[in-house]
Order: sequence, then structure tokens, then C-alpha cells
Amino acid sequence: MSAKSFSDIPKAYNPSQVEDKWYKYWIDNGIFNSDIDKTKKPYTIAIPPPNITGMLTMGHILNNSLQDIFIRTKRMQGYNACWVPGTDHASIATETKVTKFLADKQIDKYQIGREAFLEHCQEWKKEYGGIIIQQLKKLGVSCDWRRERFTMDDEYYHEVIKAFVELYKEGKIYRGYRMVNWDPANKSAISDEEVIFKTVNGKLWYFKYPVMDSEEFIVVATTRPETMLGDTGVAVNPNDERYKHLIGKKILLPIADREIPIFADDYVDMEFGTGAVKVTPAHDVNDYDMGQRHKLEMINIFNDDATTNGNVPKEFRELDRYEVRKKVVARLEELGLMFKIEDYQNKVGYSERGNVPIEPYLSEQWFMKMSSEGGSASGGDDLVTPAIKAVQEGKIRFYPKHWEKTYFHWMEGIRDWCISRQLWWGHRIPVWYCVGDDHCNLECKQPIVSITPPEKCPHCGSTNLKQDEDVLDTWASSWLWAHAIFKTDEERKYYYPTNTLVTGPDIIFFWVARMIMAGMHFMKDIPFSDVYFTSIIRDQQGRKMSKSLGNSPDPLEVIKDYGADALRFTVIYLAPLGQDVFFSTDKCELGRNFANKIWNAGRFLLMNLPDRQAGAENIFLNKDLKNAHKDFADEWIFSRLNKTLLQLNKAMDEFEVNNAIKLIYSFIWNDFCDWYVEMIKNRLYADNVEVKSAVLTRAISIFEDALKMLHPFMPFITEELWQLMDERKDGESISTSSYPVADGKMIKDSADEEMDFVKDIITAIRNIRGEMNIAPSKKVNAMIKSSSVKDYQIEYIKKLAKVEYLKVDPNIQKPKASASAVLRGVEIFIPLEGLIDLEVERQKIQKEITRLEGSLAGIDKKLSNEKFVANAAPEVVEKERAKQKDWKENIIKLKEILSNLS
RNA sequence: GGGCGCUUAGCUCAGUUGGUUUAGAGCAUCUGCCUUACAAGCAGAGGGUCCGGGGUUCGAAUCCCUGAGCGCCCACCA
Repeated sequence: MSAKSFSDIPKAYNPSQVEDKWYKYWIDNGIFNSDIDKTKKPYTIAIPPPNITGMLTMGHILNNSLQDIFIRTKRMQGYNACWVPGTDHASIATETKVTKFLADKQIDKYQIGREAFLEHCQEWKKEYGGIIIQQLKKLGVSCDWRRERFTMDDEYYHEVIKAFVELYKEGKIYRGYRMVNWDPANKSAISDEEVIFKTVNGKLWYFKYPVMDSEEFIVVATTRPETMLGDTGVAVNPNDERYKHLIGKKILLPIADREIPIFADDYVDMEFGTGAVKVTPAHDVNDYDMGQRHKLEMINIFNDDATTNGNVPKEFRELDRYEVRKKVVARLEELGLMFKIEDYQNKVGYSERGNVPIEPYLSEQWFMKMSSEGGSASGGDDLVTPAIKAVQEGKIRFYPKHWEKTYFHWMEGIRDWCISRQLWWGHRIPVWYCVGDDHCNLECKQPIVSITPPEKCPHCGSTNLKQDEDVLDTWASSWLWAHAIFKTDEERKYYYPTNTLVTGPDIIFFWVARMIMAGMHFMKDIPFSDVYFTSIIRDQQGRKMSKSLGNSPDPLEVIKDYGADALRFTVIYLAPLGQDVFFSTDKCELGRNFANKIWNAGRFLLMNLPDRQAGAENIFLNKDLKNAHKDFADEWIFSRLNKTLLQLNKAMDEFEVNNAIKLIYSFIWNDFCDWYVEMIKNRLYADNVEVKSAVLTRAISIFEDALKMLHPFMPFITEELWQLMDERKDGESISTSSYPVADGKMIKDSADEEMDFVKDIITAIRNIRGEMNIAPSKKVNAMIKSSSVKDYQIEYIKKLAKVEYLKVDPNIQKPKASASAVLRGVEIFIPLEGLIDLEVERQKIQKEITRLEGSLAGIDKKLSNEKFVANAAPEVVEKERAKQKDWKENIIKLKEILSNLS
């Protein structure tokens, strides 16, 4: 780096010029790369792989900023930091998108067929799949890009298939004809977790079903009239007196003209509706269960797209389910069988991706067994038990902790996972069927499960084999992410388990829980030790930011306007652990302003360096002088620096990242800029050359430490300034510089105390100036009646409070027509002949006396309470006594001032 | 129907195992300033029944009970 001259450095920080330059520098110098290095401890993060359909959202910004903060901090602290990036093929999400994309071009997925469709998907992935990765780079994330993974890479694909075969052999994967959640838009089964329940305003229809051989009707209520075409029974509660006489009788189902039984089942709630339930075993989960219990006929009335099939009367066939609903209702009305219709609010399950109501649907699917028979309590050889234990035993910690409850609750009530999808984009299920020759026997019906395609049927020898058409649920591949991203055993041994997982609580079931299961099962170890659940980013109205609502600002635009550092800072600053965040773009001013503040602090230091500006005074840096010529201000800033570091480490250990950044913010802005920089100016502009060198060297050293502490949060500006602060070698970076280590010995209460005293005096004088509307450019004279103000403190007070002549003397007489303040046993007078309004001053002092007397009364009461003195900790009582004494003295002094005020 | 979280200044939030006391910060508001790092800034000021009601305690924003409001998750009520 060649030194820049001060005149090159603009007054306002301009991020766009800086960010791309340093990102390229980091990549070119391999700063983010990680390889096995047994001399170093690894610190590993596996990125939650964004979908290839994804665009960068504010959620990604928060999530990836956090990961980058963790990984950069550890990298600087000497760990072998490895952040593996990648993307998820997102089976159903991508297939939905590509299908729609093709449909817009009048291309039908089913017409072109599987192979052609998959080619389109690959093309689509090539075109759009990398966008989000490119966008992430703008944020400054320090991933090892050489390690980029995709869930359908060859090695990863193989890993997924291997896991399937393994689990099948262990009996943990099975095939079954079951009722599943059917997405008619995608014509595929989906898992329970992919069903989103929405409250909809619907109706409750009451039908009259005629009881056979009787004049009676039985009235049933339903939210889905169309399913009556598949009814095969009517259920009542066995204890329901109203219907007891009908149990065992039959009903002639209207329209379908089918005879169906009336039976009793405990499931029926007598209070709801009429207490009689129409039962459609093929299209409702509860009805299915009842159907099983009572051996009812199952009549499937729908095709895979939720249109009616041949099992309904002719005129009702091949119609959309909502069309049929209208027709059924109309017909029942015609027949005089409509009893009544009520408005009714109920919850309807929607397909997450298809965004249409799901249909409970009977079909042949693959399932993964989650807990052993009889629940998870009984055994250890299932997937769930070790995963529960890992969290229970604290091997995996959740932040915030309360998510553990949600996790346990779900894990304990877990049901088998439907992992097959009637889709094409994804990992095709490694199962083949013999579709045989003449000599085929019954055994040939057994599926052939194999990692590689079998050549022939092991039973009949036929080579006429057909692979299962289905692909796996996307989460049945991403659940292996934590280990499958590492290709060799050696790498797995070194990097696995990963350390911190940063993800949203919305995928705790989809992904986090299943990754834990996969880790415990396949690796016999946890996949990560800490899980940080991010906040949800909401807009100003409190709505979740989402693509569909269009209320999420484009992060790239925000980065363009405010800078990546400002965006990162703002999002982290606003996001406390476990709380939602209300974000709006203009809040980024917070981060931008902070960046500018740091920028100018750096500028100030740089402009005093001789080699940065021709003709500047000769202040040479001399690292040997870093601790020379220290006074209380220096002691204080070191004390503050080290205290901040300790608090920062603690906050980071507890994943309180927003507290961490607030600590840094406050140290840089309030301590360093507001006070320390102002205080060193006296010495910087004084005569002693060595003192000047010492002061500037020290200030720069402290500033560099602050830059390092800030670097994980705001990587670009800190790199830029760090590079400017000193001559750096080629390839050197703040990213790989050593992180400051806290030194408890540097924390000195005496320095803090002395500084507070001086600050209070300065603030009191500034306060008077403010109230008297004295321009900052105008100096005043001041007197301090005290014996405790030290000579060396006087220059600071004069400088920072803009005092021309400052007289300190324990025997000072208050001059007439002066404003005054009393604090810490010190009286301050500012003579303001002609400027002061005595009445206003009198009121001000009186107000202060009243306030102090109020406080004093409280403390008097407290201290005269024997129980307090007896029970409270001695140091607390001591503190109260000290306060009491201090306030009493102040009151006396103020009263004296008041009486002499003329 | 269960579970979880939240409620503190106009807004967004801090507030450690109860005790620096006058409950803090940023934004917003008001006042004065282009003071030679920074107007994206500096120096000041005002602004609060800590959601309501009980209780424990010498002492509660903080712990317990209870009520209200908001948000989220889970659950098969036709």
C-alpha cells in the first residue's frame, strides 16, 4: 500500500469506492480460504443454503451478516475459520417456478416429459441459481468460495442416495399406501410441515340424509359438500340419545344413490353441529381413521389434480372440486335435502409452494420412520431419540433458549415423514421395480433398492427394470448439509461438527431438527454445537417482509445508497436476540452516520501524520512511546478499551450480537471521539515533540484496536482505514490481523473516577453556557471553589468547556452576577455581568434545591429504617450514606449561593 | 384447545443474579453553534403512574400470582 496524502481523503465516507476494491483484495489474497491445518482449531459454519430460486432479501442480510460476524471474529482470534457456502436445489420451489416459466411460454411440463423438463431446470439453474451468491458477495461475506456446494452436485447427490439406501436397509424407510397431504397444483404429496393453515370465511352446510326404511332424516354438517359423493358412512357418538335408535341402520346417500351405514364412534363430538358426521374415508384424515376402525369402503372421488373422477355420477365427473361443490349444493337444494347453511370460519390447509388448498389423498408413498414403535421413549435406535438427547444434554445449545421447548414438543409428537414427491427436479428415489417377463414371480414385486442401478431383477433375472418415478423431498437432501459439504473423511474428521448454525426459527422443523437427526445417525455426532435463531424482519407496519407482499427493500439498492457496512451495522443494531425487527431503509442512516463518524476520526488521526501531508508538523509515530507520557485521560481510555473488550467478549459468547455492536459503537463514538480525541488535542498541538509522538502513536494504536473490534461487523471501512493508518505489506489484511486481547490490569477504577469528575465539571460549565445561550466560539471565565481539582486537569477543563481564565481556589468568593453549579462538593461560578438574569438564575437554583431535597428525603427515610440498615448489604448502605452526605452538602452550598444572589 | 414471546419517553428498543438513582440509548422535537476530524456533525434542553391489579421484601421495571392487549407456533373438531 502506498501512503495516501491527507488531501485525497474525502470529508464524507464513500463506501462504493471502497467496498469492491477490498472484496477483490480479500479474494485475490485467499483471505477466506480454509484448508486443514492441524496446528489450528477449526471454527466452522455451514451456510443455510439459499434456494436457487432465491433473491437476496433482508432476511438473508441479517442471517449472513451474523455468520460473517462470527466467522470473522474467530478468524482474527486465530481459529481456522471455515465458512462453506452453497445453494439448495429446492425441489418443489424450483419445479413450481420452472413449470410456471414454461407455461408462460405455452410449454406444458407433461407434454415435453421428464428429460426435457430437467434440461430446462438445469438451464434455469445456470441462469438464475448463482444470482443470490453474487448478491451475497456485495454484503462482504467471508465464505471460502472454493468450497461452494450445491445439493445436486455429483458427490452430494451420491451422499443423499447412500443415506436413503442405508436407512432402507435399517428398516427406517418404507413404502405405504397412506393418506397424505396432496398438492393438486404440483400433483405431488407434501409433508405435514409444508401445509400452511389459513383461516378462511366459509360456510357450514347441513344436509338431510334419508334413513332407509324410515321417514326420518339424519342431518349432517360439513364444510366440504362435494366430498359427500365419497361418503361411505355416517357416524354418531355412542352415548348420543338422539341417535341411539339409528345406529346400525342405513342411509340412502343422495345423488350417489349408495347405501351407507350409520355407526357409532367416540370420535364424534355431540356438541358440534348436529352430532352426526358424514364420513368420507378417502378424503379426510379423521374419516380415514374411522373408516379403518369400522372397515368402511374407501371411495376416491378425485383425480390427482383435484378434479372428480369416474367414481361419481356422470354429470359430476371431470369437474374442479369447487365446481362440484356448487353442483352438489344446488342438487341437494333441488332435492329438498338442504337443511340450512351457516357462515363458518375454519382453517384450510394450503400447500406452501402450490398455494392452493391441499387435499387429503390416498396414495402410495415413501415414508421415513421417525420414532420406534410405541413412541420415542421406548428405544434409542430411532432417529428421534438421539436428536432429543443431544439438546437435552446441552451438547447443542439454542439461542434464544426457549426454542428448545418448541423443538422438544415437535420431536415428541413427531409422525413419519413422507419423503417422496411426484416431481422431477430432485434426487430420484434409488428404487427399481421389475416390470417383468412372463416368468416373473411374486418376489419380483419387491422393490430393488440400490445406490447404483441394478442390471437385472435378482429374482427372475429380467433386465426390464423401471426406476421409481418419484424424487425426494428437498429436506431429505439438505438434512445432510452439515457433513455432506465436506467431501473427504479427512475433512469431515477435521471440520465436523460445525460450530454455529444461524437460521430462522421458521425452519426449525424442516431443517434444524432433521439435521440433528441426520448428524446423530450418520455421523454419530452433533452437526453443530450452537444454533442462533435469527429475528424476523418486519416492515414498519409489522408485516413480515416477503417477496409476495413486495414490502422488502432490495438490499442491493440499500447497499448502493448507504453502503454494505451501514446496512450490516443497522440490521445488527436493530436485531436483539429473539426479537422481531422493524426495519425501514431510512434507518440505515444510523449505520451510515456511524461509518462517517469513524471515517472522520480516522481522518483526524491521519491528518496529523507527517508523511500523509506535506508541510504538516513533524509528529512521527514511535511505537516505543505507546505507553510514555500517560496521564489520567490515557489511563481512562485504556481502562475503557479493556472494559469494553471484556464486555464485548462476553456478549459474543452469549450471542448477544446487538449488545456487542452497541458496546463498540459507544466506545468509538462516546469515549474515543467525544472525549478522548478532544482531550489529546491539547497535547498534540503543544511543544514537546516526544509528547506529541507518544500521544499520536497511542491514539492510533487505540483506534486500530477499535477498528479490529469493529471489523467483523463493518469489514470494508475498517479495512480501508486500517490500511491507511500504517504501511502494510502486500496481502496483509485487518481480517487476518490479531484480535485485541483484554487485559484486566488496564481497567483502573481510579482513572474512571478521575475522568468522571472532570467530565462532570466540563458538563456543568457547558450546561450553564447552553442555558445562557453563549456561542461555542465565545470563551468565558470560570471559577471553581475546590481543593480537589488538580492542576493537570485544568487545561482539559479549559479546552473542552471553552474557558479563557479558570481560577481554582478553595477560598473563592462567589462573584456577583454569576451563574453557578454545585456538584461533588465543588462549586462552579461563571461571572456573567450583564448577561445573567438573576431571577432566572434564582429559579434554576431553587429548582435544583427542591429536587435534591426530594431525593434526600427519600434517602433519609431509607436510612432511618432500621430494617434496611440491618438487612441490606453493607456496601449498599455505605453507598446510600455517601449519597446522603453529598446531597446534604450540595443543598447547603446551593442555599448559600441563593441567599447571596444579588 | 395447548404452548411461546412481547407490553418501559412521540417512535424503536436497553435495563445483568432485586440495591450506583434522578429508570438509560438512538431516532424525532426544541435551543445555540459551519468551534481548524466529522452539519451524515458539536454542545445543551424537554419528555416516563416501567400495561392494570394483588403479593413477597427493608427495598420491585426486575421475583410470584392474576387480569388485559398484541404477535407467533402447534393441534384432526366435521
